[in-house]
This record gives sequence, C-alpha cells and structure tokens, in this order.
Amino acid sequence: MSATGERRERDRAHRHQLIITAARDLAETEGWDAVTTRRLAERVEYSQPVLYSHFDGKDAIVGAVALAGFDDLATHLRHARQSAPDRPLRALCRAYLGFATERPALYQAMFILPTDLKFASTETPPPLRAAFDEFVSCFRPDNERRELFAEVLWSALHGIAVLSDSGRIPLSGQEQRLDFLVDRLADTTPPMQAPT
Amino acid sequence: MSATGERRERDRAHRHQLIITAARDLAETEGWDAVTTRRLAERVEYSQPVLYSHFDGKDAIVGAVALAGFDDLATHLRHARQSAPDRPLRALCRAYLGFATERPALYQAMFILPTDLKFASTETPPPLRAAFDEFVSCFRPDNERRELFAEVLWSALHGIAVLSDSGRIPLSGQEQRLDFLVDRLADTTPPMQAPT
DNA sequence: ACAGGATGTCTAGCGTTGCTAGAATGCGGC
DNA sequence: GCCGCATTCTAGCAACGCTAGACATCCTGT
Repeated sequence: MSATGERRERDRAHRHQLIITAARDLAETEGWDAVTTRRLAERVEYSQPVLYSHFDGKDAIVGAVALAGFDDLATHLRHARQSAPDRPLRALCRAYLGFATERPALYQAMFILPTDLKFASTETPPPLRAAFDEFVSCFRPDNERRELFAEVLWSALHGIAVLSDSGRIPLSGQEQRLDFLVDRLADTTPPMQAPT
Repeated sequence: MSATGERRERDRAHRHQLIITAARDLAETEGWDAVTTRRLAERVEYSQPVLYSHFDGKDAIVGAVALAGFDDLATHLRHARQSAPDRPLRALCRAYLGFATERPALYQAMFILPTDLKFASTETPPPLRAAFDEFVSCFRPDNERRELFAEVLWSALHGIAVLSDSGRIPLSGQEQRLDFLVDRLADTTPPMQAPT
C-alpha cells in the first residue's frame, strides 16, 4: 500500500470518529429526535451519502455511539469502585445512576434505542463485557452465583434509571432506593441461607 | 339531547375503542414500527383524518393503548397474587415477567415508547395507580417503607423484562433471577436491622 | 316536506424522514 | 499530460405524521 493510501485511510478513520462524536453531541444537546441524517451531515460538513459509506444506516450510527458509551461507562464504574475500596458496591451503584442521569441521551443509545449490538454472546464487543465485569467485580470471587447477582443488580439499576428518567417514579426517593437496593443485594454477609 | 344524537355518541365511542384495539393488534402482530397512521386508518376502514378527530396524534393513540394495558396488567397481577396466597410476592413477580414477555408490544407502549401519561402524581390515571398498588400489596401493611419496596421491586422487574426482551441479558437464567430477587426483596422476615 | 346549517368525512397535499441512483469531481499512477 | 478509478455531491424516491379545504350527510326549524 502506498503512503498516500495510508493517509487516506487515516483521514477516513478520523472522519468515522467525527461522525460518531457529532451524533453524540447533537443527541446530548438536542435529543435523539434531532439527530437526522441531514442535520448530522451538515454538522460534519459532508453530504448525506457520506454517512452511508461509513455506516449501514442510522441505527448503525446510534450503535457506534452506544459502543463508545460502554467504554465510558466501564471506566466510570471502575473509577468509582476503586475510589471507595470499602464499599465498592454502593459506589458503583451511585456511579451507574449518576451516569444515566447526567448523560441521558448516551444512556438511551446504549439501552433503549434499537441497536444491532450483540449482548451476552460470544461476539459481545469487549467494552460491553468490560462494563458488565465491573458489576461482577462487586461480588466476592468465591460467590459462585456472582454473574447472576450482577445481572439482577444491573437490571434493578437500569429499571430505576429508566423509570425515573421517564418520570414514571419520582426522583425524590432515589437515594433511599439506592440504599435499600445495596442493602439487599450485597453479598458481604456469608450465605446464611434461611430455610424458610 | 336527542335520541339520534345519543346513538351517534355511542357510535363514536365505539369507533374510539376500535381504533385503540386495532392499534394494539397491529402492534402485537407486526410491531409498533408497522403502526402508521395510514395503515391504522386502513384497518379501521376510515381515512387518516378520522384518527385525529379522536386523538391528538399518534402518541396519544399509543398512550390510550398503554392506559388500557395498565388495566390488563393490574387484573393480571391481582389474579396471580390472589391465586397464591402463601407466596403472593413470587406469584406477582412471575406474572409480571410473564406479561412482559407474552405481550411485548403492549409492554413497550406502557413503559418504553414516549407517552403523555402522568405517573406518580395527583393526576395519575386510576389504572396506573391500581397496577402499582398490586406491588404495594405484596408487602406487609406494617411495613412503613412498603411504597419504597414496591418501587424498587417494580424497577428491578422492569429492568429484567426490558433487558431480556432486547437480548441484553440471556433468557436462560430468568427463573434463577426471579428466585434471587424474590428472596432478597421479600419483607416476610421481621426487620432484624443489622447495624453493619 | 323541504331548505339551511351544522356536523362529519374524504381527497389532496405539505414538510420531513431514511436512504439511494447516477452525475460530477478530484486524485493517483503511467 | 492524460487516463482511470475512487470519492463526493446533486437530485430524487417512497413513506412518515399531520392538516386544509372540498364534499357529503344528517339534523333541525318552518
């Protein structure tokens, strides 16, 4: 491959990223409804068909934004967990809800809008796996069901995030809900399986 | 009011309901993307503008479907709870997840698609309140925080429902997740507040 | 019974959407 | 310098939610 060919490839990759960040910025300032192919093309200062030479369609662009979001989320959760070694679970939960409320558009792309991303399979992109592993890391390695714990914890947090974001539960009791959830889902205490 | 006027009013109410059920059926068989004003008008055998004489717009139609869905959900949950008096919480959770997986389109209208429904306020429609009260009823009346419990339980179930529906967590472990959740969130045991 | 008015319904069309075919442009290699 | 290929743009399609104005229908008052 020639040198100029490499440069063109770099430019192309750069523009690829430009489209993704432009879509994210536009969504975060004006909502995903405002992210049309025309407005997005105008933002990156190219015509519409250029978008389709980089992505299969609008959904694929949203998916790319979501994928990048999982990288953000994973590092966000990791930092929170590591900065509070004594109570990693609580710190992670708080960070998760913070991420969802502070970046609602990005969160929507990741969890609500239709996307082609493959979850929980062999072809799951690494950023998704990394984010999920942050949840798993909140439980003790000797807990054989920590993946299950992580799934339920994640689900509960997602439910709280999305229901409060859409106004279906009030924002006022958020802190108490978080406290309650952490209390109930932590595995810090030994099994103590009550026979009931 | 004249007799014929009453008849016209009845016809109108009948058609109102016809639009709602047509929208729901179309969504349940082909998904909400297929519910366009044109196709819906064709289904009810009227022209498009008729829809707008009954509803403010497409979102309002979705909202009407959602509102009717809350009636369905409330009775569904109540029956499940009453048919298993010994373990109402578990029965309700199972029924909730069953509702979400068996009627995904209706569930989407209720919880995911944009809607004008007012939740958790003084003007909350009775069906919504009734459905939520089913959650509250799973906890003991002397539990001062049963509303909080209900909110978190609902959120967790919603999270599980939506994440598994969109393939973000596998369907395989659903039963175990449900068991785990019920175990952790039940208030059957007395306070036993551990000081930690 | 019949004209006039109000009510209800439809046809036709506007602006916008995601997406694409074919023309026009510009670059690299000989 | 010129040809050939890749890239980019202009222009347009079908479908979307929604609405204005024409048309038809029914009720009412004389």
